[in-house]
Amino acid sequence: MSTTTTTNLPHHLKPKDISTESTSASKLSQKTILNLLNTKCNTSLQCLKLAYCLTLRTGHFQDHYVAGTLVKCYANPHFNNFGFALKVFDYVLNPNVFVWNIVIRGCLENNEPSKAISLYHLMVAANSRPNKFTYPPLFKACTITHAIEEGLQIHAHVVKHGLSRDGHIKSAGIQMYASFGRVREARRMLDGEGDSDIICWNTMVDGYLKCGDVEAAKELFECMPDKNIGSWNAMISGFAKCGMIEEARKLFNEMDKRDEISWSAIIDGYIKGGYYKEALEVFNEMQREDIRPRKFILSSVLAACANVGALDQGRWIHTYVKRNSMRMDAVLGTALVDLYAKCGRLDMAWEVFEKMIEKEVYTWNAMIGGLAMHGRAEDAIGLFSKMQREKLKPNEITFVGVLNACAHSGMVDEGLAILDSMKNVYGIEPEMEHYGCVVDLLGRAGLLKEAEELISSMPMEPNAAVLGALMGACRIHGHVELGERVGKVLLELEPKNSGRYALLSNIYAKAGRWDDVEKVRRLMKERGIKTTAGSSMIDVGGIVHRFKMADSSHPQKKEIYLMLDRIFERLHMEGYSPKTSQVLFDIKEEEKETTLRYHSEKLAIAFGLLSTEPGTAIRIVNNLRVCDDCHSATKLISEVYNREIIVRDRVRYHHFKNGKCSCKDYW
DNA sequence: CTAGGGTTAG
Repeated sequence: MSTTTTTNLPHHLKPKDISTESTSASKLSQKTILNLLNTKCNTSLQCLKLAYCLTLRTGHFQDHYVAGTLVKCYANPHFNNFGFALKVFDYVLNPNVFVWNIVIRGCLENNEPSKAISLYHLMVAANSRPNKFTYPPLFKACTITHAIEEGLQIHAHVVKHGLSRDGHIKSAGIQMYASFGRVREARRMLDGEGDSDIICWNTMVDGYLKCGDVEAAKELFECMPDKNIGSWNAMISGFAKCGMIEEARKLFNEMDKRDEISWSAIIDGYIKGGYYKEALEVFNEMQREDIRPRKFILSSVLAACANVGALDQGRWIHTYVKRNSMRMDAVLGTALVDLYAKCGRLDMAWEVFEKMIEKEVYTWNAMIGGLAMHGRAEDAIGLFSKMQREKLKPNEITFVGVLNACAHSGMVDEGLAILDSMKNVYGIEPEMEHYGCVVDLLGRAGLLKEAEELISSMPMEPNAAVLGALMGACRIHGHVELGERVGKVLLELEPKNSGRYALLSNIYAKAGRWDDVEKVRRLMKERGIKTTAGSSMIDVGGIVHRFKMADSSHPQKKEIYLMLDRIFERLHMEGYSPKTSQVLFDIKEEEKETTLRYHSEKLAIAFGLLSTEPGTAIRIVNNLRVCDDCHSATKLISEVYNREIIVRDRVRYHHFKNGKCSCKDYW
């Protein structure tokens, strides 16, 4: 190793920076400096700077081992100083393979995959011979940047250097090929010379599943000479991603030992597939097995809770977070705000929101969206202004929330002004979704003509959602002709969406055009479209109960139906009359009334009245929009039984209290 | 020579 000489110095140092050799620093050994770099310098940038100076003063910078370690420390993503790491690397004269490897890996860890590839080219040009440490990060870089040509070339280099036996390289290569959709090349690597171990097999299993080749994955999984927990987990998450949740569950059940990844794979699979109730059941099972959930699982479970209205479960998680003093970061906090807002507890949502320190735009969006769902337009707009006072830039989603708020309370002028300001003030081009909100706003307010005009002034062709909003307005205001016109377009645009058929036949039914109702029904049958069954969920004591129309699967069905009859006796005394125009088919009036009586929402309310203490609020989550009849019946129930009833439908909330609803019958 | 969290979740 060379001692300090001025000729060997990094070129940015002037000779006068270098003190004479008499300092004690020069006596520091290589070992001491390395020790310093590998301990304190990993956490303290100040120490690192000091160490850097020391290496320069003592001449140890010329030692590749020291220089490489120095680059590695500066490349620590936690310091956010990768630019300087590259600078330090530049000062290294004739870097050896060790230093090259470190800097290439550093690029990857600092989200600069293309830089990794270009540095590799420099390395090759500099005639530094790569070793087995060089390639895994390069394959990864190609995977991230989807650089197929580069990937193939790098693979060729691996072969040329005789490194294709290495397991680390193999698994990175397999992963790369699979990400390109080239499972055959991936498999060739797996079966090639050298040791393929469990991790390589697991990577291949994962690759097959990511490419949708379930059969190949199954076969490999079956015939692998050895398996570890990762093999099972790869199959489970892969099945879940392919939408094969039952298969995933089957494997999950067969496992004898499960880790956190197994649990979160299956829970997430359920959530992604929309099986929120099942996700929560598995989460509870996980608790019983004493697995300590960490933040990621908790955030996704909170999303499931929010979707089914499992307030108690969500609250439990909130307590768990506090009790374990987990950091309330933006993701977790936003999930809680969303949970409370979606469960009808704006007060709690607000409390969490206020206390949060790390708010991000999407946190504000969740709160604004929550207020919008509850029809609290003024508050939503107020928060929108506050957000700007705090110098936060609203994004597209923010405007969806604000415009929705306007739509839900009929604030036409405000909504139009906001749409206008998007482009003129915030420089955000309104997208289809924003126009959809405003079409909805105008349509609900009965301004059908204006809504149509807005659609034709849009810079893009209206999609099904926009037309759906217009058609919804036609239903509310009884515009049969326009509704029919839009409906026909919509049925061709989205022939598989049962909701569109329901809406059209609803428009006809309202106008008494039963022949046309029948036609729509026949069309659905011909096309094999099934109506989405309405269902209502209610959370009682932490357990979510789900009811369908005229459901008879609940263990307490007898009591529930008895209760329902009693409820209607009392409602009739209060002057209730069923809104039979809600029923789509031309059947006798009495039959219509029975159909209405067993709507899932009413079953859930009856169950709620039966199984909760008098005076407590009842919370219901509907998968569809509330119907007119359920709306007026629920208003009356809230008065007669003196209960607050909070119903969430597909797009908004209804707070029923003392015979009134928070939506002021505008929905 | 020194260095790899090489697979599976979010």
